[in-house]
Amino acid sequence: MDKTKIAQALSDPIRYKILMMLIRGDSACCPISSNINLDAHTGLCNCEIMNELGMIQSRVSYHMKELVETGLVNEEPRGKWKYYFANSNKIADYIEQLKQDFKL
Amino acid sequence: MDKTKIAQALSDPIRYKILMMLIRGDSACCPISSNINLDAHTGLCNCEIMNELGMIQSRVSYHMKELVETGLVNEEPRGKWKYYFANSNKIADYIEQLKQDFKL
DNA sequence: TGCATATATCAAATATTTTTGATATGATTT
DNA sequence: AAATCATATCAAAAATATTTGATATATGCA
Repeated sequence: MDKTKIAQALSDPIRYKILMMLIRGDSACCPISSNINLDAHTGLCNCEIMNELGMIQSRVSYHMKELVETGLVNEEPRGKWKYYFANSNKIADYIEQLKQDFKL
Repeated sequence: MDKTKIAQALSDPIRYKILMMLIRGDSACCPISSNINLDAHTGLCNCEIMNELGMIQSRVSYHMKELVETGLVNEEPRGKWKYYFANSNKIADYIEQLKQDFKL
């Protein structure tokens, strides 16, 4: 696990907000509007994040890529959308690492 | 507590190394050579960090300032040296915050 | 006081990250 | 197949962070 890479991901306020959105697990906008089955209601797609944070598409894309690369977020394409899920295990691992490193 | 600021501090490999040095609590070089009393042997001064990491003085100064500003490190001037100590409470608080935010 | 040592600060140079707009890719619908 | 929608990628611009060398400040010592 790359500790400093994860810290870097967590250091951007926008990425932190996105992570909080994913943790909250608001129901996604897209499956509703397009009648995809209900279990799609976990995770969020790009457009949801764009709307909520008022960001343009490529900016969201950039940040999601950063998050996915650290493993803090998993992605899953569904139809023409892409869904994102917070990976709690990764964060838990990171916390454990911090505890060890800082002797806590 | 500024979560993203702390993450930012933890995101630089050099600062992370410095924190590890402070946690390890190697005895400082300066008090020994200059016969300051023994309880000075906790914490590290700039020169110790310079030597160990092979960095020039202003660079160390910059990173120490960053660390102190987040509260992850406390400083204490002693004579013409400045000693630095890892602030474990701050890190513990940050970990607690992460746990809460990520529902862990 | 004057000199040496330790650290701080500053401005310029570099490097890295983030944002943007344009365009490309890929899936869905008609 | 063509049009549409969602996302990815790219290159340039903008913003931030880091490094460096020079100089300043502050302390202790001869």
